[in-house]
Amino acid sequence: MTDEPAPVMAPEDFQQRLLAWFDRHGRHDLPWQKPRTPYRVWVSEIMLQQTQVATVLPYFERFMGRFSTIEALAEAEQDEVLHLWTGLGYYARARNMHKSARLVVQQHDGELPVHDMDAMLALPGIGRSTAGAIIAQSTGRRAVILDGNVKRTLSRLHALPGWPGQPRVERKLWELAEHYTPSCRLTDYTQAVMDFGATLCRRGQPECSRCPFNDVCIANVRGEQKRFPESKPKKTLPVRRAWMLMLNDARGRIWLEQRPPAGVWGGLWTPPQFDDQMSLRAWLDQHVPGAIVSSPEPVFTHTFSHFRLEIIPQPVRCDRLDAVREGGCWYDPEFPPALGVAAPVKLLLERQAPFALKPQDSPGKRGG
DNA sequence: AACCCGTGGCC
DNA sequence: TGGCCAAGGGT
Repeated sequence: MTDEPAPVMAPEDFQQRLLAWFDRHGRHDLPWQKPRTPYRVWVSEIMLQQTQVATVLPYFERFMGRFSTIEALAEAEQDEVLHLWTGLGYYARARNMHKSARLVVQQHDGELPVHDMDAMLALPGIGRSTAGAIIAQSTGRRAVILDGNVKRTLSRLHALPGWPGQPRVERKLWELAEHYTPSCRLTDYTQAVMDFGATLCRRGQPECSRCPFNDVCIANVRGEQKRFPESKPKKTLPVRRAWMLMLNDARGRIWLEQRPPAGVWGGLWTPPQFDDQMSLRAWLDQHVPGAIVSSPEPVFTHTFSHFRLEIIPQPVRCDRLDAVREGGCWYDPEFPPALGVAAPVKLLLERQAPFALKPQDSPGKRGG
């Protein structure tokens, strides 16, 4: 039953070809490489999880400008950390990184335990691949990574069957990654495999004609580069509905409440959200008696990776500030509080309120 | 083991 | 345009 896909070349050969390519075509001036400290590498690796480099760049600069040390991050409020993460997505990364910063200050004297793999894995938000990336890049010691780039590269190199999300396939990919990882120049090697996958062996339109492995790559020799890695089995997206109460006061502010610490947009601030119109009415009867609910506006659809959300905004005028319950805040567009606000919600605020949000509040958007 | 968790780029 | 996916990890 062991049809083990044998490595197609020796580690030394792989390393030599890859690093020769990297020296000429790799990225050598990414911001987290300038001072390549463990903290800066850590922040970049967390932001780069499931997120492309171009998206991360402005967020990284702003984040480091505010939290230049791990102590500064540890001392901050979670709300401010989430605020700087607004628009980047996967907000558990920010919550976990904030938690980890406090753990490192308390238990490791403020130094990331980059010489202790188990201690790294014990930090929330750092798994096997991210730990390997941080250790290899910041110390140069041997550590193995297996990110999407490496998975794609190794899948093609060996024409590895199966979707990489399958544990059995992923185990083999880890074995292969272990095989090819060299013992020296780990900083360059780790950056090189990621650059290689991101810029040459990319998902669509890989540049096989310029690839240093095109003579040994099984997928290329077969002319089947696009078949690997095999795609994830598709499934239909569930649809959820959310009635969002856009509570406006006389000054054009909107009432926001903090969401539970886990789940969608965990810890972020949104207008009061309800699953149906009845619970919305019930809430209004209790907190804003006499409020007039308008007929449902056209839904505002947002597609997540795993479900589709149909947002139904409900603008309601509310002039009595004390009518609203505790635990929320008025969101003032002129002086927005440093809170985390999800991207679609921000869009909603722009549309519903008689104002425009300030462009510098959204590092992902250019030009404004 | 299968889900859950965001957003933007790409074709 | 809509489906697919990206420097994954937690549960």
